[in-house]
Amino acid sequence: MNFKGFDFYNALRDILNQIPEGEKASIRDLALSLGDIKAVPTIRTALDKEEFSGFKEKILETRKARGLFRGFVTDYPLKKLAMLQKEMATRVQQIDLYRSTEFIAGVDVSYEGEFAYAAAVVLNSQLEIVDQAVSKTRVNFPYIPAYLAFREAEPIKSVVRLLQHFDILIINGHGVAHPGGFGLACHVGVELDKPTIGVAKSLLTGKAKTVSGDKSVIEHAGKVIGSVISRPGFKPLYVSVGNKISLESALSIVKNTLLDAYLPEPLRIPHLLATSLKRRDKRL
DNA sequence: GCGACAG
DNA sequence: ATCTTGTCGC
Repeated sequence: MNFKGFDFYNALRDILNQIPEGEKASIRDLALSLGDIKAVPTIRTALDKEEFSGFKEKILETRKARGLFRGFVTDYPLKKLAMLQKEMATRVQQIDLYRSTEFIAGVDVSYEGEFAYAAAVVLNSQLEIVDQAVSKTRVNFPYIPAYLAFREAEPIKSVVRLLQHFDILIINGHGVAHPGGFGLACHVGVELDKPTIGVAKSLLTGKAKTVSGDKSVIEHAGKVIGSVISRPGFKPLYVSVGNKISLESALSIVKNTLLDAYLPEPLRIPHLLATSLKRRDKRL
């Protein structure tokens, strides 16, 4: 399967079209046919969209009903994507492979319907903006926990390639602190072959554990997969390796870009840029 | 077995 | 992420 061009909605439509006339299927079975039960809420939302309104009477919320159609022919695409992540995870390098940390870039993405508005900046060591870019792309994949990269990696790459130069890229989301060890920051980092750091606002995998007075980490299956930044007045931030950097360096770089705001500057600025771009585009 | 679940 | 006014807190 070619995951780069994978269109979730086409896959869902293909499954829905398999339900024979007059028969019904449960959302749970649709999700399982797509390869992951975690897609249930996503499918429920998608079915409310105009383009799927014609399938409404074929769907049942309750999976208890008798005679539900279950004969789906499928290659379980989400399961394949999850396997792909585990394979790709072997290509993540959790060591410092860069010459300089002078130019730190950051990206964020904002959404409006089927469009993704991405913004990126490059900051120098004084946290001054030395470069920036924006992009607007179409998305064909919804948000599903653990599959964020299949929604957001392309918008991110489309804007990052507009930047002139940067040493490290900070991304809004997890790196190796992911069920398959291959979160969005790893995905982008491996595909671009660049040092990347994942910074997330909540946990996906693992739990926070205090290891000393002021230091806490993300631990999973007895291993440290990330670090936690706790500051008074702010919710914690979760840092993990994306690619070509050590956790220690990732943590120190993120800390160096923190001002008196919730997000580090390389993420806060793109967040504002992407949001305002989206709003402006919406008005015009 | 049940629940949780980046943006 | 997004839909959204007033409102709690520094």
